[in-house]
Amino acid sequence: MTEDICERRIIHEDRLEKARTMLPAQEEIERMADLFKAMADPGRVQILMALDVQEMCVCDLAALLGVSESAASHQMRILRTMNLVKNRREGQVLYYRLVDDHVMQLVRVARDHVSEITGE
Amino acid sequence: MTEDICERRIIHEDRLEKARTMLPAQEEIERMADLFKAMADPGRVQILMALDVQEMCVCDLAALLGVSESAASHQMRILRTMNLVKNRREGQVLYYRLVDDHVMQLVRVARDHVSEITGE
DNA sequence: TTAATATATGAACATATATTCATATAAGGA
DNA sequence: TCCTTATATGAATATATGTTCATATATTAA
Repeated sequence: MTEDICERRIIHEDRLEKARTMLPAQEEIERMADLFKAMADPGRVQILMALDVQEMCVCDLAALLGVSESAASHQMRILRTMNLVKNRREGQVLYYRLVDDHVMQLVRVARDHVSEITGE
Repeated sequence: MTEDICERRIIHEDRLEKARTMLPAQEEIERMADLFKAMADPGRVQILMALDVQEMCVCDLAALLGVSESAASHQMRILRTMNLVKNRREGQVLYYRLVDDHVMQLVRVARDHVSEITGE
């Protein structure tokens, strides 16, 4: 029995090494994927773009998306957990806003990309 | 019977209007979400970062991720369909590369965000 | 304290997604 | 032409995700 478990041919060993040394830790990669995952839903993209303009409560966001407040709240939990938004309480109402400008930078680049691809 | 189907209270009518007029068309929103969806997987983030450095074939990418070539090919189809990568044939080998700089802009911002969040 | 409002959350279900396996296509060599 | 290599793709399955419904928590008013 051989030690060589994976018998896959590797065409470009050098490129593999280069990629391996240059890539960040698996944990960092996963967090980046999680960030994109948090933005990988039309409803959440809408929410983020709306929150760039003004703070809004769960109730407003539910109306904006045309979904139940429970559904909106679940969406906000994802965005909160992934550190895209934070909130501020004023009485019974929670006002959500974006945590920082990174979120809108991502939205802007995505929008540019989409326009460019579909435009030509 | 009333015309008012949705009896949800709306706390901030003005904010809703503002958000509605300012948001892009639903189709554009969906394409943006699709773009983020394409990047919402650790394997695909790795692939994109590797392709920023050099072109690579499916075989290399499969080895890099430690998955089957079939799985890697499926991933590449997603990235191709979403217009994140393109390829060039050289004999039997297909070399993949990024379509433009938007992809790396997204990766960079995501990485900055993640570092900032986890760092503090 | 009791009731009402705003939001959060857990469980369940329906849909979406990723991987595997088998097979198909495309190019090059014998 | 037949065989091999590199990649693509369809079907099936397992896991993940989003919504709904019921319920819980937090704040305010009565």
